[in-house]
Amino acid sequence: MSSDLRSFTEVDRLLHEPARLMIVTLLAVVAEADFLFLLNQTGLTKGNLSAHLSKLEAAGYVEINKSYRGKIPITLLSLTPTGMDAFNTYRKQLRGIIARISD
Amino acid sequence: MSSDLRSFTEVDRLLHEPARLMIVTLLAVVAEADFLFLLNQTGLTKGNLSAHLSKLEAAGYVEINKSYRGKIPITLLSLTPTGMDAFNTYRKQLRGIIARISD
DNA sequence: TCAGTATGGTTTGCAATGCAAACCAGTTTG
DNA sequence: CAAACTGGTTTGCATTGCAAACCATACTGA
Repeated sequence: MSSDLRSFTEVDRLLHEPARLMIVTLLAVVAEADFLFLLNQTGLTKGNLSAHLSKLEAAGYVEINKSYRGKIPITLLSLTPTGMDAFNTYRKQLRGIIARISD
Repeated sequence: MSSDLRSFTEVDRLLHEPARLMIVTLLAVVAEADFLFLLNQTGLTKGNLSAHLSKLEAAGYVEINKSYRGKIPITLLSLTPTGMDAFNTYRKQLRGIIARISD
């Protein structure tokens, strides 16, 4: 157990939140998803999902694209390159944490 | 990537907080530590450390023992069995998350 | 002796968070 | 044309994480 536990606090708090990690993990795989797909996969409430997406958008991690599919509104979400980078960095950080708490 | 991302939200929020994870990780190793040791190792501010310890105590994860070393007050912290269990569970959960975001 | 500083913490103040309920605009159905 | 559904956003609120301020006691030096 190296004493540099302090690195724990460097973890990306935006992605450390489980709800947002779910979202980003999904977007990392599917490239593009609509709001309702995320809603179903994550089990979040709509309000909650909406709020998390806004936060991810504010951070530049996801792109929110509103349009219409026929007459019904549809919101398409995708991970930006910045978001993908952040996700990869977070994975690394988390593996570092695991390594330190697992000895 | 199994779609059971929802398990992400089951993670123990108390330990998911990096500051508290540092504390518990330390206590898991050293068995007993005083306040100032934790202060140095974690790099937290005193107020912060105090607050996190209170929270961990409220959850039954750590025991707080105040006494005197000579004439100066000393606060000894130790992980309870409950806390150790929670720590082990959290490790498992975190490994599960890692596995799901790493494919 | 008593002002100043150090030790070992706790309390306070505050902005930011996560969550669900309420809400809203538009669309389809009976 | 009222009711219910779709696809979300906004609101309200309790909880958090953080640092600064504070507090009690002990030691130090002039």
